[in-house]
Amino acid sequence: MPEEPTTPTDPASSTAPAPSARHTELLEAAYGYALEHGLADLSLRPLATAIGSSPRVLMFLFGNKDGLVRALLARARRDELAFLDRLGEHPGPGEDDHRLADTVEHVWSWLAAAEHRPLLRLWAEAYARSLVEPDGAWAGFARATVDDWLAVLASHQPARERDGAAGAADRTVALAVLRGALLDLLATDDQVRTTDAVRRQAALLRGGL
Amino acid sequence: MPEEPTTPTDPASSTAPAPSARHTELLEAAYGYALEHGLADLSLRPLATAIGSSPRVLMFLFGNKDGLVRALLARARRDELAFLDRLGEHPGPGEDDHRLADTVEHVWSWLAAAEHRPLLRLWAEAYARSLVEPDGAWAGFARATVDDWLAVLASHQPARERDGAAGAADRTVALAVLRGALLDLLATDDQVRTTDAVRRQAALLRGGL
DNA sequence: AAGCTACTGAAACAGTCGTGTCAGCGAGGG
DNA sequence: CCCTCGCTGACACGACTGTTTCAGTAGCTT
Repeated sequence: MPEEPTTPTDPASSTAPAPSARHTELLEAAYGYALEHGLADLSLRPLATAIGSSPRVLMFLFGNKDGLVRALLARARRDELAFLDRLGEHPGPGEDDHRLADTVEHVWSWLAAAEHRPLLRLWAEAYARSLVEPDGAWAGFARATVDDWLAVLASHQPARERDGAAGAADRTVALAVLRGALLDLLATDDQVRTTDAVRRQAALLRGGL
Repeated sequence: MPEEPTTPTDPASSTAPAPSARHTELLEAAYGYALEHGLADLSLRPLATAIGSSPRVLMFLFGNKDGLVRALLARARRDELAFLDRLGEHPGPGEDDHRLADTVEHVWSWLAAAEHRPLLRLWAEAYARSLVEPDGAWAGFARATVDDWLAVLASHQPARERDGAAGAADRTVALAVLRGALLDLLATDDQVRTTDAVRRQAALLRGGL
């Protein structure tokens, strides 16, 4: 009885034990479903019928519901990390004049894009939930994204501004304004005001030093 | 059969139809419960037993679960508005030199206080949920708090900076950095880094103009 | 042909959910 | 005394939850 691939936490090997075509296929379908329905009141039967499967199969492939949610969260995080990695490539070697201001404006153009709205709503939901309920499938999600973003922002700071408390404060304020403006945008859909605000902040960052 | 006080939407009268001592008493108890358990998986039976009541009574006093959640959300918003009102009193008449920077630092000292952590977690949860599920009990929560805060920040801007797109952008960036830093603080509990960031932002706001 | 692996369908399990029903309590006013 | 008003307990209803059991089926390997 093989039962349960469940993608465990690295069995000594470096790569995960082959997600199996069907696994990724259903994960992708479930991800699409989660993007428009949210994760809060996700339940197996409606999801399964929507993606043309059955609760039995989801249990088989993901172990249990927590496994499914964890897989969906990881899937969402992959989208986020994909963008961050593309961001991270940008700074060429030896160049020192990457200002946080440029990065902020660039990141904002991605955050504000209408096609990313579902992903970012899902992100907000997972973030908030992992604050309220630090155990279970959501554990550490908020913390993880903060670290991801701060790391990538650090790589976009000039080397001599990167270290020390001042550098950390600069990254933190850049991240804060991006996330705050994102929350605003998600609630009000006021793209011009929020974009003006981010541009204003970028101007402040360039001016003061 | 009197059944259902349910606090309807203003029956022509200005004030609500007397919340009844028991109503407010149980609401307060339920609010305390929600502050530590969150609203996501709130359910009547555990809540009722925890606060020494019964589902029957909660149904009687709040109509249904949505009514209860709405009442809890309104209760949380009252805490928020109480602070905003105290903030709003500050600017004396005729004074024009209230800079947003001062307000930002003052608000942050309230947001960062450890005793407000449960309220702010609840706030984040309600905010995110109202984004994903714009109907039902959560409807409009995110939008409402954005408007509340922007209004109060506007009252703290010098009169000649208040109007126009530039003024709106200033308020928006102030709100954004506060909320972004709050999200960071809730996730990482790193009070010194987030506070440094807010102070840095206040310095930027004062310096640039 | 046999056997193993990956996957699937149907049905049932026990539990929880919100809600409704029917009755009954104590207190205050006529 | 009785009758209404605000509140409450006990219980059951139907719907839905995650999960399990049992029984497969299709494909590849030996």
